[in-house]
Amino acid sequence: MLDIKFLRDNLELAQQQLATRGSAINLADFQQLDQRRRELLGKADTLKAEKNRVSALIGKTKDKSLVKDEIGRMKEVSTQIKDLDEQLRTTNEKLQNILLTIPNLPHENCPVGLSEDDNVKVRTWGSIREYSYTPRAHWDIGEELDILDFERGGKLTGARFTLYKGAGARLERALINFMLDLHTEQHKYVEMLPPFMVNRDSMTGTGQLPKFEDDLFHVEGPDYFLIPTAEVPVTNIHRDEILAAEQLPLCYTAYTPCFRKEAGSHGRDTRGLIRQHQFNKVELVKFVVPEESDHELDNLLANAEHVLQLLELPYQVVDLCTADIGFSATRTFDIEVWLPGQNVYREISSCSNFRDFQARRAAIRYRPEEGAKTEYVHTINGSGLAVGRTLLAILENYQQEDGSVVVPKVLQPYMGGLERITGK
RNA sequence: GGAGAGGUGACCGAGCGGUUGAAGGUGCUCGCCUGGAAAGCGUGUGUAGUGCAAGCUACCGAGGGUUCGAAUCCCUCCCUCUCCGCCA
Repeated sequence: MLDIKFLRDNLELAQQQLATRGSAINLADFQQLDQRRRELLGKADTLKAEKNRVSALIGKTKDKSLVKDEIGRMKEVSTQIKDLDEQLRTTNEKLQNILLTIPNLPHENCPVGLSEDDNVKVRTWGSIREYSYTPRAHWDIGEELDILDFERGGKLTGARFTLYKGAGARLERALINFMLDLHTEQHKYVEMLPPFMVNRDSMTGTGQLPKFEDDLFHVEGPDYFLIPTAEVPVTNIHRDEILAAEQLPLCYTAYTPCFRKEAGSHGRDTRGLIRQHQFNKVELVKFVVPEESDHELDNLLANAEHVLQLLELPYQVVDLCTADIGFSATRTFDIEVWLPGQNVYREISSCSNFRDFQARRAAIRYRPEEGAKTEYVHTINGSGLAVGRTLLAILENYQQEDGSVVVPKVLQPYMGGLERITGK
């Protein structure tokens, strides 16, 4: 959420900046509702002050017959207040609705662009292997080795669900443990294991609601949603809290499954593990002071890249342009891993600085110093990494001509010493 | 699922329907004391909205209601804890 005062005073500027994302804000409605809200608030507050003053007077008067008129008048005033409060409530609701659907302003260093074609490649890492044959796609490798079963995943649930088997299941688990160990032991993140369902307030706090409800799985019964990323529960850990400056930065990592409807991507990436309704992810989340957020995003990005470096998977880093960053983000770097089976780089991590956008929605504040006013923290997060995509990248990059897959060195201890997956 | 208890400020914990934004304590701030510290003494210490400002308003789990006036009374919901049952 943007600062309402900033918006009030800088509507033109905000509009220009939002335009670079390709989204417009409703200037007229916002201004009108904002003004109406303040008018109503002024009236209501004046009446409430009057009511409080006279009521105190009535309280002090022993002989109530002396204040009969006042009591009658206050009855009247109370009714007016109730009416104003009701108008205020609906006005506020409308205003909030507008505010909650305006995306974040892009970071001043975020490259301006019209589409994903304008994203800027920042660097590449690792060297791409040469193959003496045409590299196979992971779905073929997985099925041949009998470690991925797409057919039965579909039978059990439906499209975009996969059954992992034997060394495949173990590899997924090994990756989760490897990533968590790396981030906790070397990068000093604190591990969290949050609920996989959250309520509406949490989804609103990080920006999924109210705008993107169609992308979420909602459970029957209580008003809960399956999380689309650990970002949601982990960021909301500190919702409605005031943190001490000394606590910051807070760095958390969490493994969770993620559930996404993938509405609007019918027919895309229908084969394999790329786009699933349920996938595993290890997430990195930071709460930092505003001055540090740019720098901390770089660190978080480096932490995510470190995973790929240790796994020796080639990748590139891309600076997303204004048209391609997400609703809540000011700046986003994607890490794209090389997939020889498809001859492309594919996103495996997305690292973003949200500045105070989520913090304002979720009321996550801190006190810069003793006695100072509270300020919103900046939140940062990124995948470290998407586990399913990491697994498929390993299958494709470590495939051998005989159909087997070599297990990356760093994962072998997590695989009971297994050096190569050879199938049956 | 059944029975009971409770949700108040950073924390603990009072609170008769009216001068309670909220006693008291802990913690923390600053000052005194001290060679220095501890102890002790004094002082200050909520969040947010709105207004040029003085100020005003709101908030004692959430939402309704009664009343001139509600942290205090009534209703609904949520959450926590204890016991019983069931269960991974």
